[in-house]
Amino acid sequence: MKYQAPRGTQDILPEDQPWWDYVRRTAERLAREYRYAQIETPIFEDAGLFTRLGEATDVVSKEMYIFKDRGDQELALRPEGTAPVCRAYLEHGMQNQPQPVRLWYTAPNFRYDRPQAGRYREHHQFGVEAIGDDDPAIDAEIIEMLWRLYEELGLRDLTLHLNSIGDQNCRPQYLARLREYYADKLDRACEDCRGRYDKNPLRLLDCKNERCQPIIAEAPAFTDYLCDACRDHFARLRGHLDDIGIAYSLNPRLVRGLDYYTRTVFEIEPKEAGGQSSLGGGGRYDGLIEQLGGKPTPGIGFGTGIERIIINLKRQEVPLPDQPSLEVYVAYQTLAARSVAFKLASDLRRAGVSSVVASGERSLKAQMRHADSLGAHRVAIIGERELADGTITLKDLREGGAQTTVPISDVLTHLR
RNA sequence: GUGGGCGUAGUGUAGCGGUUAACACGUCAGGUUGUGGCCCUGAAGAUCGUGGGUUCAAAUCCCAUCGUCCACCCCA
Repeated sequence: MKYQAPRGTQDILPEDQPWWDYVRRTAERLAREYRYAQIETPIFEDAGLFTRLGEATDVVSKEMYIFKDRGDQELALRPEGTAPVCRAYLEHGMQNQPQPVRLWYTAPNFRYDRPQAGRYREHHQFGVEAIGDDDPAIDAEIIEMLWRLYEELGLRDLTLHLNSIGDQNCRPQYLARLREYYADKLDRACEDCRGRYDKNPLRLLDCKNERCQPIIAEAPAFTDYLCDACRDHFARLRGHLDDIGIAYSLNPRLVRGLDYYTRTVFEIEPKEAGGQSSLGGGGRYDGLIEQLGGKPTPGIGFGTGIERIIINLKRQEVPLPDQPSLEVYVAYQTLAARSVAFKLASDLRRAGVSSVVASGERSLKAQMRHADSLGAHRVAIIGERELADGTITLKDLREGGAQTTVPISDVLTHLR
């Protein structure tokens, strides 16, 4: 085989579209319910938009698709959704709209990673951002929306992990405390963690290496070192979640993959998690807009992977809503009837009735088989008699094959 | 980026050194004179992922490469 889809990418075939459709429709419906407005940003951006945000993160430093265009511009295929939306917020002066600005999108993301189940080089995310308001009620709203999405879709046994990782005020103190704690334990930690200790100490907390687990278990939790403002923010967020009955699990080890997060971080995963556990997550990024050259502006959002949602829907055997079937298959018996059949199908479609005409020169029997395998509800048959009489025979493939012959002009009323 | 499993018609599999690579599903065509779903018959469809090598002989052994799956890493 000469060509195939590039590594880590996949064709979304017709048989999978109902799943995609189900997820996208549910997400859009929810976004509208919460009055979020849709936004679409380019599939590639100036590479700097991402590189300046996350030198220390793998997503940016190791997994970005970077290329130069013919004009020598350094561009990157979008690795994540938040930065482009913030760029658009600034570029279009959205700070002049009522705050917060609530936005949603579904878009492909690209990461040059080694593919495995649930992890692809191109994957799709439904994401939501609320920019310009630091009220913890917005945090709760965002978390609720993500939770509701899974709920509406019919996913069960999910856990919401929640944490706060402070802000510029309290993070330095906490990191100092964390380093202090780790200082005499580094020789027992894994190699990666020795690097993290200097470069990105917060990441010490989500190390998966077994030898680090006992150290992490005893490590100081950020939530015990939050400044007053962050502590209050976090407490109010939890209060809101309690009010609307959303259960969460406080997880002091949750830190997230992008470095721009502040205060609230959250992640939702299925109980029986495999290698690629996280279904979606997000957090607050109160410093991001400023980093991109705007005035200090708070923001919060989530992203959730559509492929992973679908994997879990299938695994949990969530039933899909019924798919509309072909309403009328138009069969004809002689070549003379062909043009009448063709026109009938055309007229039916214009009246909003899905229909397909038989093609080629198959026998009536073959056409019937064809109609059946297409899942047609009814067959309209135009044989010699019908052609002579100006009628058609309607056969219902479902109700035991009952059929009637009616004037062709009355077809629509009989389809009802 | 690291380690491992796998790669045979559209799909799922069998064959694992020796004549025309098999089966199921699917597709297409038939099963007498205008009709589906079951059944029967037939046909099309595979340079056995690709490229090298070993051998008188390779889908079967070896190497490389690409892809895929799993674990790690990371993350959605």
